[in-house]
Amino acid sequence: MQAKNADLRNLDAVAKRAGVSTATVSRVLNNLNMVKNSTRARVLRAAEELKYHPNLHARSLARGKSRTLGILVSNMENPFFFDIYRALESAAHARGYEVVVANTDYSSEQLVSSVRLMIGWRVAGLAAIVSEMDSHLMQMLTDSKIPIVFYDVGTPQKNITNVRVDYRKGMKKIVEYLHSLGHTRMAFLGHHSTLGPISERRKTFLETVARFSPNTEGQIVAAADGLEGGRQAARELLSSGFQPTAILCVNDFMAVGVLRHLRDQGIRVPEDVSVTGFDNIKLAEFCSPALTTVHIPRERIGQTIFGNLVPDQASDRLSGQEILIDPELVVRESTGVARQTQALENRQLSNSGLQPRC
Amino acid sequence: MQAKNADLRNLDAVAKRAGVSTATVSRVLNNLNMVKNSTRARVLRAAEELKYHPNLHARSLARGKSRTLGILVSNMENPFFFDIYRALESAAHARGYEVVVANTDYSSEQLVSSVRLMIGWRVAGLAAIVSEMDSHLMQMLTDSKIPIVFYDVGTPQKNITNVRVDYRKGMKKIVEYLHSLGHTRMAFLGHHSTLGPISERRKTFLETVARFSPNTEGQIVAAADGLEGGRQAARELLSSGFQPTAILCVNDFMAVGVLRHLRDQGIRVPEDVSVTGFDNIKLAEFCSPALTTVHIPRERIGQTIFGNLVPDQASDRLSGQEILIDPELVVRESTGVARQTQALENRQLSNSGLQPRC
DNA sequence: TAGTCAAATGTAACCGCTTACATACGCACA
DNA sequence: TGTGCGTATGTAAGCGGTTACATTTGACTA
Repeated sequence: MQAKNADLRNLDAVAKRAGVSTATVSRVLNNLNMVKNSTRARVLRAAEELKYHPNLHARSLARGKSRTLGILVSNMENPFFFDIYRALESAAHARGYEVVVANTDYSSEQLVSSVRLMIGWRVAGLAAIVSEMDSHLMQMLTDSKIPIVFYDVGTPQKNITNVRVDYRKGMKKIVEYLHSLGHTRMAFLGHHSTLGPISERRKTFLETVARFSPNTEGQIVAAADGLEGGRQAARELLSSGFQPTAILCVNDFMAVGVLRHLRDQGIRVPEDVSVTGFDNIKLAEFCSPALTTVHIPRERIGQTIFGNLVPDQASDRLSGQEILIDPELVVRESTGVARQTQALENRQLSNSGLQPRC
Repeated sequence: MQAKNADLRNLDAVAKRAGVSTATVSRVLNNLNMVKNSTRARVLRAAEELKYHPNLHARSLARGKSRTLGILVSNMENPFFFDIYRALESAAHARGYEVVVANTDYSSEQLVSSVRLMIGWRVAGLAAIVSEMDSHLMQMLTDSKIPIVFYDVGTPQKNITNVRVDYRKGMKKIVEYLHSLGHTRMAFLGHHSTLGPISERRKTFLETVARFSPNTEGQIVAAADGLEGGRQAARELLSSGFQPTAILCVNDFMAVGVLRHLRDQGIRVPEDVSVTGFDNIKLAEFCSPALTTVHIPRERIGQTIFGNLVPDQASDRLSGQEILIDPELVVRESTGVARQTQALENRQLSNSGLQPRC
């Protein structure tokens, strides 16, 4: 009478109604052979009639292992991360795995509690598409013995696979491309961060620009993340005295914010200044002007993560390895031949180091 | 030796190490009183040393109830849905509930299997932020006896709470606003759908336009969803002979696609034609020109869903009710005073029913 | 007709936790 | 010293499945 779930039937109920034992029901439900067809039909009908749904907790508990993968994402709102998540999920579903995802919102506390949750759920594997990760958490993860694949966490760890994008290569391509268009004053807008993916872009920017020195100058502008951050950083940059021929943004969102500010100021892109993004999110194609950016193959990343999370018959599994994925340059409308800095001369005449033209 | 999870400790292990019974350990871990402080400390230390993490499956199974909510979302990539999800999640966390989310990708099959999963996990409640929902599934859900709150599913159901946005009101506001700016030829771009939220906007559009008849004409254009859908629909509309003074889109994404096409064609917004969106996603503020649209309070929606999903001491819980939420008009740059149709005359001279000016 | 063996099904232990109930403990009181 | 009682802890029965192992069934052989 006071059954906790008076409303949900269990194996016993099905077994009784079909006139068999729970073992047989279980066999039917798990598609094991060794069950007579007539029995199978009877059981299936009973389950159907009782609207039976197996209790997945009980199942996991009994099996002692699950086919559920955990995914940690810093920011699901970021279409870039989302695409990886989606690819990973499809790959998982295709192989009969379920997926639970936790959005950590860049919060360290949320991340910790999400990890606790995942461990508590005894997920079969964990994909970490997160940027914040301290050593204490790392310890917790390795202790848990759960297979883990990190996306883009800089420091390679023992026994943990790391899928990374070769951002250096991407950033190098952008700078070289802009250089070939005659750009000589490039600004890099990025959030102030020591995180691998970010600082790698920044460092490579500086290195590559340095290679073209002294004809080419580089400048770093710290910026908050997102559209608003880009807008704000553009404002700062333009009033800083550095007159860029090209503005390189650490990601597409920021670039769109920059475009917005430039438009507000009546500065034309790419005629007056070129702008580039990074990541190639969908928005990059639809903003105006469409953004020149670096495409990062999210689909492949997702699949690669899955492939390295789940043991496979004859897969490319490389445990404890670092796997590098190559990005590629996508040229659209927001970049063009450099026109020195004359477009900005109206705004910045005070700077005498440059000769206005036209 | 052949323990299934030789690597993960269980209550027994902790109990042994602390020299107590599993019951006591459980009491400590669940913060029950009736435990001597010295014992508590001993248990806690043992758990810590063993790096113990409770098995949540076992816990749910034993407790017979969970504090986990399931969220079904048609498309997490849609920032609009995402915002609702996020608000719902915060509300849940704030009250000690966990959340699992399933992205159904508008696929009916995915939805079914996600629902199965949720039922299997015995979630304490289910929030359905989905557009596809057939009667068979509905049956399955009501049979499961799980408390459910739907977002925006048109048909009110017995015993199921329905949180809805009053789209009529929003759409009416837009049309009236445009009418007050002198617009006389309005086109509505929306995907062809009988779904409540969509068809409601479409119908209200027609009704409201009809109120201003015969001075004002309305036109419906079917369109695929998303940016590309908007782009394509704009193309169709412009070559259809109907020369709109204003283009009303069923959502912001579509509107941004429209803006893109108009820009490509050299048609100015709002000088030549006004464009409106719906939803007020973040992008609406940052596209150019910034989009006039209807703001829908996602945060409140998320909170409301939670409030109606979880039994509360003295809450506003209204089971089986329909709760209406009011949207509001946000005027930005993409709308302006109507200038008849002269902007399009270059493209559409063939249509003799109109007198070109200027 | 009994014997053999594979196929079909049943029995019951176990997964790791919670919790009702039983028990042990200590202490005040008569 | 025995009694009673509140507090702290232990015992063991579930929760709803899975699965090793035991048992039954039945077709086929000798």
